[in-house]
Formats: sequence, C-alpha cells, structure tokens
Amino acid sequence: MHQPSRLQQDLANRIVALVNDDGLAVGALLNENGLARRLAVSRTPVRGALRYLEDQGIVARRPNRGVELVAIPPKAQVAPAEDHDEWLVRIARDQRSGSLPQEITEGEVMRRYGLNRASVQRILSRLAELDMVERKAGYGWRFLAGTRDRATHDESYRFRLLLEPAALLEPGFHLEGAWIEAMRRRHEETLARPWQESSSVAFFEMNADFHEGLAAASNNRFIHAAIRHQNQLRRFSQYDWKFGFERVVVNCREHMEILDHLARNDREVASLLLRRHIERASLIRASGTDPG
Amino acid sequence: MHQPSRLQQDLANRIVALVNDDGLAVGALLNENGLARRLAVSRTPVRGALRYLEDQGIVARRPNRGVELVAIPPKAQVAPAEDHDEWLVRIARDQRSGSLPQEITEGEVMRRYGLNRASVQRILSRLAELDMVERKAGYGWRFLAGTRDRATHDESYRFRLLLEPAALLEPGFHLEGAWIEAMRRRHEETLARPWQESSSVAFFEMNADFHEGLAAASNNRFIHAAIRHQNQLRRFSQYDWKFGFERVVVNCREHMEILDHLARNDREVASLLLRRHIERASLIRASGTDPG
DNA sequence: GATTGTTCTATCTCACGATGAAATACAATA
DNA sequence: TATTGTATTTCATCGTGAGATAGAACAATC
Repeated sequence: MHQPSRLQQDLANRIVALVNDDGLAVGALLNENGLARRLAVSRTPVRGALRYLEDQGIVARRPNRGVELVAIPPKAQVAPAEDHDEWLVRIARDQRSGSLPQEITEGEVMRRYGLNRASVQRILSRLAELDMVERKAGYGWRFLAGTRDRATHDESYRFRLLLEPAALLEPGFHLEGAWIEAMRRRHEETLARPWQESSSVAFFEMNADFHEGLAAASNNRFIHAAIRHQNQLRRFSQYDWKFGFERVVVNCREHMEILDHLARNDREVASLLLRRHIERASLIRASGTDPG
Repeated sequence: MHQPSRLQQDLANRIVALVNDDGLAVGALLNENGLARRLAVSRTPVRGALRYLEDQGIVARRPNRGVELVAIPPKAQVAPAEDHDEWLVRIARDQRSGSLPQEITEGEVMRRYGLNRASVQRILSRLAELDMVERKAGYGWRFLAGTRDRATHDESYRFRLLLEPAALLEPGFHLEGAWIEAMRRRHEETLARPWQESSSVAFFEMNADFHEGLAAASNNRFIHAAIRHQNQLRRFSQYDWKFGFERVVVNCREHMEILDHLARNDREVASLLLRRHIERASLIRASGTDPG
C-alpha cells in the first residue's frame, strides 16, 4: 500500500468532486483516460489516485474492465494535504509573539521547524510578497512587524474601500444565483450554530470568501487579485482575533442584506451597503481590541 | 584585483551616493565601521566595495588610518548589475513571438537560455505572480498568453482608474517639491531631444516612474504596490511598443499639466486630469496599434 | 476499437558537498 | 580608545547524483 504523492491525493479529491458533480451512482465505471484528460494530467497519477481511493474502499478495480464506484464518497475525502500556508500562519504568529528574533537566517528557520532549505525559501519568499519580511543586504531576513499593524490597518481599509464597492459596478459584473444561495446558507448556519471560540477561523474564512467572491464576480482579474491579496494579509493578523458573537451577528446581517440586493440585481444599493459595511468594520477593528 | 561581488558593486554605488549626499570633499577620510552601520551590512563587504573603488582611483587606502577620498566620483559609477528582469522581458517576448511552445518544462528553459535550475525557478515564479504563466498539475508550466492581452487591457485601465485618481486624494498624500521638479525636467528633456525608435524604453520608464511616484506619494502602501505591479505588467507588453512622437508630446503635456496643479497643491483638479489622462491613454492604446 | 496493464523515458525533488562570500571575533596600530 | 588589519566561523549558492514520480509508448484484454 503505497503512500500517495501530493498530486495523487489532490487528484483523489478532485475525482471525488467530479463524481459528485456528475451525479454518478454506485456501480458506475470510471475511465482512466477520461479522468486524465479532464484533470489535465497523464494517466499515471490518475492511477495512483484511484489506487488510493481503492485502499479507502471508495472504488474497486475490475481487471481489464475499469474501476467501479462502490461507495458514495464523503464530501471532503482527505484534508487537502497541508499547504505551505500552515507554515506561513505559524511563522507569522511566532514572530508576533516574540518567540522569533526580528532578524533570522534560513538555516535557523530550517533547524527550528525541521524544514528543508527549499521549503524555507518558498515560505520566506511568500512572506516577502506579503511585505511581512524582507531580505537583508548580505544574507538573512528581517521581519517588518513593527511597520505593519499600525498605519497598515487603515491603509488596507482605505484600499478596499476604493475597490470593493466599485467591483459591484464593473461592466462585466456577474454573480451566479447558486453562489448567492450557497453563501446565504453559510451565513444562516453560522448564525444558527452555537458560538464558540474555535469558530473564529471558520468565520474568518466565510468572511474572506464573501468578499473574494464579490471581487471575482466583477470579472476584473486585477480587482479580484488585489482583494485576494488583502484576504491573505488579513488572514495572518486576524486568525488569532477573537470575535464576539454580537459582532458576528451584525456582520452576517450586513452581508445578507447585500446578498438580497444582489439577488435582485440592485447593484447600486448593494455597492453603497458594501461601502458602509467596510467603513463600519474598519472602525470596530480599529478600536483597540485587535491584539496584533 | 578581485572581481567584486554583486553586493559589493551595489555597496560601491551606494557609498558614492552617500559621499555625494554628505557633500564630502577630496581628502575626506571614510570610516569602515560607520559605512557598515549606515549600509546595514558588516564590514567585510564594505571593505570589498572600498577595494573596488580603490581600483577605480576613487579612494586610496592610508594604512591603519582610513580610506581617503581622492577623486570626485562620477554619478552612476557602475551600471546596477543586471537583474532577473532582463530575462523576464526576454522570455515574455519569445513566447509572444511564438518561438517558445505554450507548455514548457524547467529543463527546456534551462537548456535554451543556459540558466541553472534555481534561476529558472525564480524567473518562472515571478512570471506566475504576474499571471503570465502557471504551473501545470504534474510538472511543467503553461503560458497564459491567449487569455491575456484581450480583455486584460481594459481591465487593467479600469483598475488603474479606480486607484490612481484616488491616490491623489488620500489623506496622507504628500509629494516632495524636488520630485516634481526632477520629473518636470525629465519631461522637458524628452520633448527637447530628437525622437528615435530606441527612445521607446526610456519613454516607457519615465511614464512608469511618473505614475508610480504619484502612487507612492499617497502614502498608502497598497495603492503603491498595486500600481507598481501594473507597471511591471505593462513593461512586458509595451517594451516593444513603438510610440509615435505625437503621442509622446500629448502624453508629456498632460503629465506636466498635472504636475503644475500638484505643485500648487491643487489635488482635486490634478486628480480629475489624471483620470482623463488615463481614460485617453486607454482609448488610444486600445485602437489596435498595439502589437501585443 | 476502446480500455486497462506494462514498460520505458523524461522530469522533478531532495540531500550532500564544495565553493565563495558575509558576519564576527580578535589582534595590531595610530 | 577608536579604527583598521587579520583570522575564524557561519551562511547561502551552485553543481551533482540518487530516488521518486509524471509522461508516453506499446502490449494485452475485453
């Protein structure tokens, strides 16, 4: 029983998603060539993914005939094998908590977290893209924590105020009805479920998906990319944020009101509401609770 | 006579700049520790840079006493050793011209351009940040040329329209008088000099510096970063662009009018003019001359 | 004829060691 | 005592080769 590679795990998940999308029933035969074409890879990793699913009892090989679906696969088959993002968050947190020095070498990071050099370089490069760290002149890296978090917060909100409301008014704007519905359900569920500290991350991600989804709907790739970037930045400074439930309620209500107007294609009002929503969020988060 | 390293060349240039800024005269003694502190590196590379300047007859060592300035250093000592950017431009051009296949492996790029793997990975990663290329699932990379260049052009201009005029109205906006003056001079020189095809790149860079300078003056790091990013993108698609001189004249006039208003701190009019300027540029460049 | 099974080649990733350069500590000198 | 000269240590980059995996071609089976 081979350990599946990163790509194979990924493909396994995507195959499960395809099976769901296609509405296949137990007993259906999967086709290696077809899957390979749809997934834009060769047959080899597809076979690896299928072998992995076989180990899990999702499919069964029928020699020379195909691969039969023998169980309805659960939605999130495997945790989407952990990304570098985990490390980004962890390192950013360690730095904020003071357990990492402000200046650091690649080797130190390698030893400290037990990573190989290539991974460390990728991670530090990504942190550099986010302006959380910079290369020192000779060698080593320097955290820019001091300069962030102070003025940055306001600049970020002003930046978003310029883009997000305008996104809804872009000529190419188009939002799928299904997206609106799914998003509304997620908000309702968040409101219905009992609140606990650990919901913070899920709440943050719902929030990020809401704003990113609207930006994506603008069909302007630069607006979309800019908002995605903002979300990444906020992810670092706010994962530790402890939201009070009152704040969650207000936030969801505002989001849902915007969704209502968008469902009726009333983009102008939605844009205004979104502007106010961001302005309010800016004030609340600026009021000092943020532990950043 | 050792060949100076990349860092040492860089430091040599910065030392020359410091000497100029400090207004030091011939005969002044430079101090290794002080330079190392100001340049945020250790003494070792500073010594390398000084040895390099010594070879050029700019300074002379006085054993155990210091390093004496013996000549007024010319402004641009050494061409700032070539960046990866050269390769980005070249590869982007090769791809557009069709001499690169749409899908390509790292190894092919290595062989073709005689680069080592690390460099190729850096270059491809940067192209990926610019959405000019993406990683394929298994291995290899795929150029995204087809999707760019068509709608992208409009989206880019609309994106800039949202940010650049607003940049001038940011609360933290502040523009140095010296910057305005220097920029005005560059524009005057461009208009005065006889125009030739080869001026295209210089004209583009002046243009980019103008827009980026205004974005930087907003003192909003996100606006600044976004515009810098836009400039990088445009650099690839427009380096080959052949500007007619009429267009150059109009462009410079519009820029200078904006500078005039900014010199009087009339930001609102400047913002309006900037909006119109971008709108016009959008139309002209969309009219089909662009060979992208 | 289409699909899976098998084999072979090409490509990437990782680890190791050599090399050159930067950082640091210490000695020498004004 | 401050500054340069010298030696040692630490670090990052580059090249190489082994191992794993993706891609592609061919054979076998229904």
